[in-house]
Amino acid sequence: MVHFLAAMPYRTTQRTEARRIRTREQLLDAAARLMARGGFGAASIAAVAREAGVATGSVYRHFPSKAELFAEVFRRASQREVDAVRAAVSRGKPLGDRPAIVEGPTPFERLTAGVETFARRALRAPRLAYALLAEPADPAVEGERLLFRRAYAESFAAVLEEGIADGHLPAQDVDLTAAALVGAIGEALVGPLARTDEAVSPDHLIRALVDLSLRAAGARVAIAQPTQWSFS
Amino acid sequence: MVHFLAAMPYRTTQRTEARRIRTREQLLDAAARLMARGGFGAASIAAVAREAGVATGSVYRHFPSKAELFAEVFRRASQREVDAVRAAVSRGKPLGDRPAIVEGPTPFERLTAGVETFARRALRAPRLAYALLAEPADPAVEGERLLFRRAYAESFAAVLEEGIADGHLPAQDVDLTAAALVGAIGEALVGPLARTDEAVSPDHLIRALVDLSLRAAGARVAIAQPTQWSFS
DNA sequence: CCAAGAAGTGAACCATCGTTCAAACCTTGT
DNA sequence: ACAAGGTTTGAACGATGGTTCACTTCTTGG
Repeated sequence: MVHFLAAMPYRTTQRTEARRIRTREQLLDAAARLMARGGFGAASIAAVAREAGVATGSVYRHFPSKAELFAEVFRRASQREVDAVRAAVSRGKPLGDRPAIVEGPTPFERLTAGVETFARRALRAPRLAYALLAEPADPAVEGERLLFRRAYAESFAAVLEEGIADGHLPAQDVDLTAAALVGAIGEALVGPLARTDEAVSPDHLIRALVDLSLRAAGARVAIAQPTQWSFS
Repeated sequence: MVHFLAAMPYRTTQRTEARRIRTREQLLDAAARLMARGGFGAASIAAVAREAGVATGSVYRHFPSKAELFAEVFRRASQREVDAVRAAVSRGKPLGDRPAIVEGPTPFERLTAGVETFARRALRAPRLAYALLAEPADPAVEGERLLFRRAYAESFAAVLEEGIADGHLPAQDVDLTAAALVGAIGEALVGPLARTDEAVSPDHLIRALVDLSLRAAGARVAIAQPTQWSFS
């Protein structure tokens, strides 16, 4: 009835859809690779297209704009980081020979694990960490960055609240402390004041950051294994 | 002997030099005004020239490039902030009824005054604080920013060292703590996680930041006036 | 093989801005 | 008044880089 001229010769099929997705993934991979290597500065549309082996115009078959493309790249990369920190925070880092399985990790252990994971991963991939935490970018990307930093802060805030509730930590503005921790760690690792070039061992940095974070949270006891502080 | 054709009719005089300097100052002022209002984004050469009441080309009679112009703008603006914090740190904020004049301020008082001054000034001029601390800018400006943040960090580091020497603070990596404090305060005030829009009073923020900083430094006693913490 | 529609191509387009420049205008000492 | 500079002007230039588009190539069902 409807088919006056019986002709409907093309329809997107599974095979074409698969190919479409594959190209899209290649673009995202190429962009992520460029970002992890040289940051957003080195990641022009032309460069992404070249890296992915397509023409510049083709990028726009898969993403409406550069901003959207990199927002998704950012989202994926940051998700991995957030997941790692979240997992570490809920797992905790056993600090003594206490059977952690029985009672679950203490707030100290959880905060320690979170900070340590945050820092260790950032130090392992500094250029990526800089891109995620600090490098100037498009507003759309900045929006993703806000979510990213917020996710970190929320992980920390949850631990802080627990610690306050059970008396391990003093009352405080947990959101502020959480934000401050993210800022402090970010600054120390990838900010303008980061000491990366010098002969500062990653282990020392991480240890010092964990200690600092525990102090900032108000932990009264230094739990890190053999960090003998001379308190006052 | 030297004057074949006696003619040397123009020489820059004091009057012209004064006018020159005046225009230069007007340009710096105009640029600073734009920066404090809308950040670097709103501060194109054309806008600066318009604000100063000259033609765009004239800017280049006084500054070799936009980068140099804004590097100087940044330097001047940041110098005021650094001076204020330095003064506060060396003065200290009297925290009890102890006669501070006699023995000089304690490390706690000095750190408190520094953090409080940093924070109060930033909250008073948020757009400027953002431009100075965080807004993406030209590499030349970033260079100035590094010095700016370093100056803050050095003020903090000096206090920390003193506190460690006289036993008020635990041994620690003072440069790291100092950098972390700058990062933490910056993040809390103007970073992505800053809570400016909400109904968070500046006084609360500042108080919480001071408390946090003292804790991060390892101060065991909360000295801020009536902040009754329930320690564990 | 064919028509219809999607995907790919890359050169051209365009918008933004910092920067330059030739012409007009000022300032100065004779 | 005049010549020798300096200063001002604002339109034009140039570089960068995201985005578009006319055209070609591919895929699909008949």
